[in-house]
Amino acid sequence: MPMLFMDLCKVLARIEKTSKRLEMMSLFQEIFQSDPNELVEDDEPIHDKLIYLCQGKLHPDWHGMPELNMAKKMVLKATARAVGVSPSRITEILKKSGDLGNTMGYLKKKKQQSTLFGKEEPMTITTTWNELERIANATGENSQSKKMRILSGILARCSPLEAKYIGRFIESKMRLGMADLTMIDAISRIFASDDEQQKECKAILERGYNIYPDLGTIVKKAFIEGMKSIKQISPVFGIPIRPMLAQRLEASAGFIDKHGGSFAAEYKLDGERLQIHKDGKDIILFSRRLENITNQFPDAIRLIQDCIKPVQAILDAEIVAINPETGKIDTFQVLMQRKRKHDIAAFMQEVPIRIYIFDAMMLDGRSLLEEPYLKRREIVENSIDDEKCDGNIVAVEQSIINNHDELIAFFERAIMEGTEGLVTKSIAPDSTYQPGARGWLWIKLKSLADGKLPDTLDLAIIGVNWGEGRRAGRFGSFFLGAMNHETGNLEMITKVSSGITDELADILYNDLNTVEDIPPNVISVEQPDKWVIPTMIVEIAGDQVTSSDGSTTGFSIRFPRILRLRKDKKIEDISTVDDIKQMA
DNA sequence: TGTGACTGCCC
DNA sequence: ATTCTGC
DNA sequence: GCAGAATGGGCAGTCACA
Repeated sequence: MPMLFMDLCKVLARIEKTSKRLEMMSLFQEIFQSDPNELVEDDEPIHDKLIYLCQGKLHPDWHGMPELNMAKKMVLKATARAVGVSPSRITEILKKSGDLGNTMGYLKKKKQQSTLFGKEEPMTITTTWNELERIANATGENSQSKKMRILSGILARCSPLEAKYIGRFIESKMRLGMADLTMIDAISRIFASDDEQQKECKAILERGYNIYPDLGTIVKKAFIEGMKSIKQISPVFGIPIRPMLAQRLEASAGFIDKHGGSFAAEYKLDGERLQIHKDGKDIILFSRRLENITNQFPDAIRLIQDCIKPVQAILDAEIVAINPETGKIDTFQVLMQRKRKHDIAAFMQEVPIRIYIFDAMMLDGRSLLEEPYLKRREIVENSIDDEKCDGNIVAVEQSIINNHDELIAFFERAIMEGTEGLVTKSIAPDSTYQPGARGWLWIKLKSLADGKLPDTLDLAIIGVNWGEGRRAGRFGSFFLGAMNHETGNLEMITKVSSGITDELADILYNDLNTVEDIPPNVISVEQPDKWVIPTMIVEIAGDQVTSSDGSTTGFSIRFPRILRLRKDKKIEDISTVDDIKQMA
């Protein structure tokens, strides 16, 4: 008897209830410690599907399978149809509950009470997964109604609890308080009988996942073929490695301490992370989130074929846009125009690219993950054929830093050359490549103050959106406006969410004067859930002023965050559109 | 045939 | 991307 | 400090519909 989707949902509901990690893990283990017959359906083990359903995804990103292409708005419409409630009414409920899944469960329950039909055939793990895959596979003309029909069908036959997690899955927001790493931790406990063994199993699973980033397959393999099979996984051509990440440090003072003395520093370029896989003439490119982006960059493929010396390699790099007029590095916004499927040839001319390589994870079949940083850096430098590449593939600018002054000098040089700042890297012998880890071996330095804008901005709150999940029932984000002195209007510049603490949310919940209609003198293209009579002012940091079609001012802020409330400021004192224009 | 709503993925 | 929070 | 969750600007692609 295969496991029912309802059985999984019951466990998920219990996991969601607790915030204690040990309890979550022990509940999660129950799923995989069921009667062995339950973990097989149609002669196929279902461990992988169980994991995917818990992760809110059908496949790992790098498989290139179609996405659901269905999210909040379409789920809302489909739900409206299935339960016979108007979309506007559902929107209203949703604003209050802050959770699409909960809303669907609630509506389903109400609907059930008013109907007398018996239950249909219950959904199993596999049938549920198959139905969701049908949604993903619907493409082309009429596909939106087809997706909604399939979802309506699921909702017609499922229970309120199942409806809840179907909704969560489609939104890709499982909200279990438990994700990949905690799942690995939990699974490792099944394979271990004591603490030491558990640590070892966890390390093996994590390593396996980091170099074969498909948790469903890893867990299935562990159960079917044993932990030994996970140990044998190694970095290979065509399978992306989870990229190593850097921590962030605000000031420049902590770097010597964190690195324990001298360290390396590299320019941090404002482009797109690029993981290069080369095997002879075969090249595959992966993005930071492990999407296969090979087709976007035929020019990069050619460069790599011509200029990378090793036959087989996996390299870590940043790809940036080059301004064809000036030959200088162009902005991230320009590079993003290369994120396309059509007119690729034309945009290769319009937005040429350059590749900055900064690490090597595999060389001629041999894993370099355990090699120290300096050794890997040397391999990077030796891998590039400088004569052939004409400066289009380069090792990223690097320097060894011995003291604070050198760090500042190198940072300022980096900024002068139009980069985002520096990534500093430990040069200790144990400075290995740690896939997936955001540890302190790598630290990024983006500015010496908070935010990279020369100044912070003081902007007025002109609107609010309700929050979801953890922020349900409170504000999730604020619409912020700047003063246009020529017209006397407050023009919307950006929304902001980062920096809202529970405390700030509470204060503003009481102090903001929300209204239904847009106040006079407020100008905004986008519509918030509620307008606000502008009296409250917040101080904002950001990294850049961007050129924006979404704002009447033509400007917005990249990475906006709230620093503090400015109760001392008056509307007349806030930043002006001209102030912002001058920072662009 | 053009446009707006929606979605996914870069940062 | 940034930031906050519970463990 | 880790892991997870909630949110930002802005790009292209797709589909529905006028």
